[in-house]
Amino acid sequence: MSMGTVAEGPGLSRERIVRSALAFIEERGLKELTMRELGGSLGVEAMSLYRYLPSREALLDAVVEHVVDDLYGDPGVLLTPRDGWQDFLVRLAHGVRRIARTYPQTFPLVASRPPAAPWVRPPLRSLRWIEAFLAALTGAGFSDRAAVDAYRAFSSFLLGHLLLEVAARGADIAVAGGEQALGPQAQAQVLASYPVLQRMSGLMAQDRADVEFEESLENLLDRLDRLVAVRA
Amino acid sequence: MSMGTVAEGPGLSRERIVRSALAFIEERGLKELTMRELGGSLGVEAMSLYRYLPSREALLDAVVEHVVDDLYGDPGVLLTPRDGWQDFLVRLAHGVRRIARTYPQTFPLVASRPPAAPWVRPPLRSLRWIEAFLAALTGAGFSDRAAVDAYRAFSSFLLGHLLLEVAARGADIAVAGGEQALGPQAQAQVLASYPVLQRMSGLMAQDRADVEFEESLENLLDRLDRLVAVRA
DNA sequence: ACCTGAACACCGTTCAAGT
DNA sequence: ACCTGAACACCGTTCAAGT
Repeated sequence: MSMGTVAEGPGLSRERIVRSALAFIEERGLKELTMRELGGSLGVEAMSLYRYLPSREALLDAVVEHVVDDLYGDPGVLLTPRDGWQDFLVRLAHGVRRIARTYPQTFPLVASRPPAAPWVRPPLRSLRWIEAFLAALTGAGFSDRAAVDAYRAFSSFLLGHLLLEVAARGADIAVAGGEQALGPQAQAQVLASYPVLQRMSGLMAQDRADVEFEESLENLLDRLDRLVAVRA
Repeated sequence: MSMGTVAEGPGLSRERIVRSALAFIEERGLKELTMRELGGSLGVEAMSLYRYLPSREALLDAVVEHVVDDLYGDPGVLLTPRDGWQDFLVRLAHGVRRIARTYPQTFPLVASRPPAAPWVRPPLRSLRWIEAFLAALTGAGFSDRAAVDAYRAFSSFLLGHLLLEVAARGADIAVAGGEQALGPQAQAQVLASYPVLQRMSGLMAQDRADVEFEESLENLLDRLDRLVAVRA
């Protein structure tokens, strides 16, 4: 019975397995997460996990749900508007962005796991949050139609921006970690065929994730404002 | 030697393998695509594929590249602007959307495969198109800074919208195909706890992909228009 | 030159068996 | 009740061997 660096804790539980899986994905990536490895990190054989979760797929769903649940614990996010719908949406957007940045390896999973219903749109994929979203906007004067449109626009905005932000961040790390990606001289070689790109490669490499997100969010809010029928 | 429905054609080639893989993914999904199955569909053993591609990962990269290359063959898309940068972007956006809708099973791969450089943003992930994009906008009076910002905003817009459009479409099919997803009465049961959502579930189920895309695109163009320093 | 058989080192998952 | 050993049906990939 080894007593190494593994967390052998006080017996298994669904909760403990899911948390371990999340930590594992963030540390070593989704591809490395196998039932045997995860079991090992919990001081247990792979087969034991099946007492608590019916399959690896179900485990991944549980991880996604666990991550999304972090929104409820975020004190910056409101379940119901306090200072108007715009403030509500800004807080919600920042909360989701915090999740993406906290779990960069897992966020793509939040985005890509098939949702419960076809009209559920990642990353806002919990019914409670969809309900909160629609209630907030209709309560603020949006028609039902406008609230639904807003939900969709908001989802697209979050998904596009956060997926790319997380990918850019991950790519930097992957390159450092030595995936593939061309070496500096090979890259210069390639760029020689693309003069405009070459001139702008410095600008292209700059990280502007913060202003990008804020300005796009503000633009979205302006756009949604034009959908509201009634104002205060 | 069986002569079934398989395409036994005139010997293998990298091209033929990649096209088969693409067709396979669209017909049976990414998960089903194994080297053995793909080999089988080509009338060959799995090991033969390794003469043409070093790994399954490389095969997926090649499939993505092949799909993205469809943009060059699209007569609606311009490599260089003719009627202004807005027309150029509209055509480009529609071209990418056509790709997403033609290869709905493959498009998520276009979005998620690690790009060649960290500043390459899916789905516009070929250097030639990035070059064309930046050249078009700077040629139309955008500063380098503004052109780069536009590239990023355009990428986020396309990724968010098309990923969700393709997912919604796929979810409808997956439900028909009998994945999981709750039955109608189970769904009603769940919705009982979410009155607003319940009231709007009809609206939520409506397909508005076309207008959604067009309106968001128009909004993006308006926003980019404010970035242009010089006008004609 | 091009394809294959056999094998290696893995997977997820099942189930009878142990404690 | 909770965990494991052994096994099944797969994977991707390598390589010596066939034609």
